[in-house]
Amino acid sequence: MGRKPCCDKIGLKRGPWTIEEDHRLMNFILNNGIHCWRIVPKLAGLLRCGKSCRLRWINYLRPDLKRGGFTDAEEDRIMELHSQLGNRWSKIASHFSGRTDNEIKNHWNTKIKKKMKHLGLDPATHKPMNDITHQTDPNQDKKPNMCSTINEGEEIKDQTPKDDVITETTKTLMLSDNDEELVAKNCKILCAEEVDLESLFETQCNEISSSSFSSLCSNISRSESSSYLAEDSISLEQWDLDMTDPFVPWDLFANLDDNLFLL
DNA sequence: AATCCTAGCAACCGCTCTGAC
DNA sequence: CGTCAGAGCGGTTGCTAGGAT
Repeated sequence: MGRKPCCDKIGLKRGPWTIEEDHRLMNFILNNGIHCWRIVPKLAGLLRCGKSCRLRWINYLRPDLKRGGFTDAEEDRIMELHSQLGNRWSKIASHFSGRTDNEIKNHWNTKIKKKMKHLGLDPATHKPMNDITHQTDPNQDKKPNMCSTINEGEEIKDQTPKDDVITETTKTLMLSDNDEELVAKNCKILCAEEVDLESLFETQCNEISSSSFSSLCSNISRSESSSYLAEDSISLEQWDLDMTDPFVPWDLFANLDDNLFLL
């Protein structure tokens, strides 16, 4: 018989998330928490599979995420951890607050690998490129610390300047201590221009009222909003989450008619 | 100005592993 | 022990911005 698929792909949406979808998912999770990803999209009114919702939340919507470029120190730490842990990105990510495994993996593949090659190191083994005797399976878990593989005093030529390391794009919005604790310290906001999100969603999300959350979003970063660039016609500044929505205990969901989940 | 190319990144796929039941 | 669901992973795709031509 086999396992049921995590989602019925028929009728489910794929591709980039819209502002409204993000809004719905974030609003639902902040109000109700996470219990079972499979029914989250149904209860939140999303035409997405649970796995997609989980990924979106973990990689993009979590209030504690730290956005922006990696600092030199972070890159060095990633290299150090990778030399010890290999491609176990979640383990590596656990050493960073506000960084996701996907984010680190992408950064590794696009930036750090090149950086290491410039430094004359094999990204897979963390050993000097010309040391072919050490070129082993990149997926091997146990890798010696790169520091031990470089001869003491050895000078690595062709060190590229680190001007390609983006630091100024880190535009994490730091909220004041007076702001709503539930939403976030260190909350990332996605947009730049002012907009009345309440009116944006009022036809579809009448249950969502203006909220204290929106007051948190006065200063906005645009740099991380690439997902929404196609929707520039809808300039957005506020995530209008309703933190006053009554908490819905998950126990209640268990008692709901199964037909609800077939919506 | 238009087109092409490339880098970066969000998102997805398919799979394994793990723990709960 | 089998099933299920979530977590995690490696690999890949597709879109976009920006630089090169």
